[in-house]
Amino acid sequence: MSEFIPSFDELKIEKKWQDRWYNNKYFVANDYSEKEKYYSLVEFPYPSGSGMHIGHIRAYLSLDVLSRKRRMEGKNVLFPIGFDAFGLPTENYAIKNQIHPRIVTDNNIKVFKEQLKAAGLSFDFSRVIDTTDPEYYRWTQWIFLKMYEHGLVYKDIAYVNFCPDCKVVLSNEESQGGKCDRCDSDVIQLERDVWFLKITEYAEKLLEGLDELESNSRIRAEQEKWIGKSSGAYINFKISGSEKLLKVFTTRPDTIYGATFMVIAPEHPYLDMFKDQIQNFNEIQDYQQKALLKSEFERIELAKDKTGVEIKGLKAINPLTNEEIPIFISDYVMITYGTGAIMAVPAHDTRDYEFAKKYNLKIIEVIKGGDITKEAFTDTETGLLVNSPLIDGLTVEAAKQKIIEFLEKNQLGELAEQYRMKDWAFNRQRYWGEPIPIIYCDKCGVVPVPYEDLPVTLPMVEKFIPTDTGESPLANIEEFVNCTCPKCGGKAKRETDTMPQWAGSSWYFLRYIDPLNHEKIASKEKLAYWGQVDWYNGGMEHVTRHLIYSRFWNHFLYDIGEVLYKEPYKKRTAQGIILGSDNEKMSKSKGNVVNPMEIIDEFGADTLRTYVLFMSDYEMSTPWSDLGLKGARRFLDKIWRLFPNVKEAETYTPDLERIIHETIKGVGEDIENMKYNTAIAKLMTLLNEYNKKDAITKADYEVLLTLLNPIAPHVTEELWEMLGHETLLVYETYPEYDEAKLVKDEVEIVLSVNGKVRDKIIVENNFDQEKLKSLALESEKVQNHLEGKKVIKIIVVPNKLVNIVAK
RNA sequence: GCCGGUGUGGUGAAAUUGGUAGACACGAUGGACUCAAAAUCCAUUGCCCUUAAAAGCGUGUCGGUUCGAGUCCGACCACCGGUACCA
Repeated sequence: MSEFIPSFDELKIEKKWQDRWYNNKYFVANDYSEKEKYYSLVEFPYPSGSGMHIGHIRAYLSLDVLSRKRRMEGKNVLFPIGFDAFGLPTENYAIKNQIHPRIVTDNNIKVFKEQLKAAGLSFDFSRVIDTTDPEYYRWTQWIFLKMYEHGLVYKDIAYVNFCPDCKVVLSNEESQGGKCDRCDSDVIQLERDVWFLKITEYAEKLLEGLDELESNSRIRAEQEKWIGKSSGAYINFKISGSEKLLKVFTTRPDTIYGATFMVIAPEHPYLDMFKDQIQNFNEIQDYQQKALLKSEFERIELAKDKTGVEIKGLKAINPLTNEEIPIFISDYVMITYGTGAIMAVPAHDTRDYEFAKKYNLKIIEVIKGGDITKEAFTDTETGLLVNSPLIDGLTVEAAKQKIIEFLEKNQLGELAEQYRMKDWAFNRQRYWGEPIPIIYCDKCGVVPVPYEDLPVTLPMVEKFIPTDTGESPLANIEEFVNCTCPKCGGKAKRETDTMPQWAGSSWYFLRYIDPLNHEKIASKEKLAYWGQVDWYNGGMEHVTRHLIYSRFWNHFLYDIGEVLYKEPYKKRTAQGIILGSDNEKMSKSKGNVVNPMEIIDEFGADTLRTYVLFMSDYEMSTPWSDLGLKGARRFLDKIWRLFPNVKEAETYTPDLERIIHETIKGVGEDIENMKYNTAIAKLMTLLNEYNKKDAITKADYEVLLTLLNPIAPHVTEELWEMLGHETLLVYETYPEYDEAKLVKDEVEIVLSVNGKVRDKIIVENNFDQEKLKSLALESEKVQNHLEGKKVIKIIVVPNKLVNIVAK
């Protein structure tokens, strides 16, 4: 980076104002203030050892600017911060370096707090929470027990995603694509004892609640997809020579006349149930074995090549055609979705089509419109039903309804809904997490820890190394494991698994409202005062996991009367990623990582803030540029150097006044719409206007400083003081614009011929339209382009343009 | 495959309801200041032709609607993100 001569001493200035803000608690929110409340929330960081990342800066800046603007607008702003400090990296670091995770975490939090302050972020540091603090996780455990009490927690033996490297059970969301979220190794399926939270019970509420959450289409679409609702029907197929019914779920009951075979998942219980009837049971078992060995990843990778085995000796009966049809097992049907069995309609489903082609099965067209000799016809909009006596000639939509009616009347099936979302696997075999507050007693069985015994604290011990058995390290700690049963007083053992990382972050936004409460999550009075989070900003990567989990917990707490709103957040936004200057994602291995603290040391926090906000649209990903950063500094330098030009002399001009009011309006609107880049551009334009003059008034300069203050708070505060103010800019009144001052006396009118600009003229505002037409025709440049042509019509857009249509 | 987004100068990017494409910034070039450099200030800067003026061409591609399209419609291409035998 090339050297430059600073026009102001950023380190001195920034330190001075940070000390003043934080020591005098300028950003502390007041409970029950007379002022109107505003709650802005950013996702709290995981305090990693490497400190703050440039991404944190971008994520927090948006609502820092907004919160600072809100304070100037007279709002009582709650803009809190905390630390989501449980998690594997800390545990791994602690194991590697033989330091207790408590010490590691405390150190990291200390560093983070200093860095957040060095960036001038206006957080309320009096409400800092730490998810690893027993006073915090007591309530995480409390919510877990409440869920247990309300039947939303259950233990089951289940196939779970297991990471063999981390030795940890993962949720579906943590193992997307068959890879471990953390270490990227292939996830395998293991049978394990698992604690589940019944999030599926809230599927519909979480889906409906999306209507109340203001967000962009992407944020909404990802949540909808993740919940994954689909409507259709359960249909019961008879099994030949048996009383048993084979139940399937389908979204296309209209295609039932085309169901020419059935497919069940390799794990389907009927295989065992009917093993005496199945003639090729050995072959089936072989297939089951192979399917089990395949990782989820392989199952997807090999998706193109469908495999399966016909179950000989077992036939199903199509309830509408009464024909006997074969049953196959295949791993393209999942035991975890629907009923683990499908009716296959090869003519109208691509997967069934592939399977039918491979095994030479009957394909019956029941919807006209495609060419089923070539491919499955899956369109539901255009085709009409054929070969389906009951519903011939109907549209797909009408046929669905009629078939479901028929099925229900004849007790062959029913309307049904399915969700892709599964219950939340909630235990991890780790030390550094919230202990699950459950006790196992030989006499009484599973006993929840009584509420008054919370928190169940993590023992401070030397050894916190994973066991070879894949059990939690807590299992080795006898003084933790052994306890007395709260029911019978006999000997008992504690659950040694801990909660997943997502637990603590599922309700933290509530704790900020009342962080020191010993009786409750938060008092009703304070919850009532602060209400919902008005604006929540965070990473796109948390839109499917954290956002849904936290909405789920909040819905639950609402249902049991602990909180006052169903939906925790009114509005959710997400920032774009800052890429390395090579346009690649920042990573240590690529050597393109930008360290925000180095930037602050060299250029100052104001420069970093201004650049990060100016670099591009806030929601887009953008490459970092050192040169762009210098440009931001140059802008602040120019503002600093403008100071000597501030004179008491009158320099008022109506034109400048209009530009000032335009800027006030534009900057304000831009900030509300997260268009920080154009807000700063408008401030630059205003600065350039000021620079054209030999002198500017104090009042005009103050407008610029006030508008810029939320973005570059330190240097503007310093200049404000230099102007002779004794109070801080932080709580100065935000400027307002005067609508009347926006009106121009004169406007530029574009004259075009056939849509092409040929000339420009200046006329007074609201100039007569007819006169404008004749003025346009008089223009020499316009006439040049009208030569040999006939004017057909003239279009006038008031105060904007005249377009002459000529042939 | 499906869902969402993006595609505009040398670069990052702007552009209300369709109404002057390229605001603002970076870089570059020329000049001023300086012994010189940095910093600063001034000027130019979409492409093409040109001494200049004036034309012409320009928002991923092809078509359409319109007096007028970066913006609306249709078909496609490329890239990014998400998701994936979900029946």
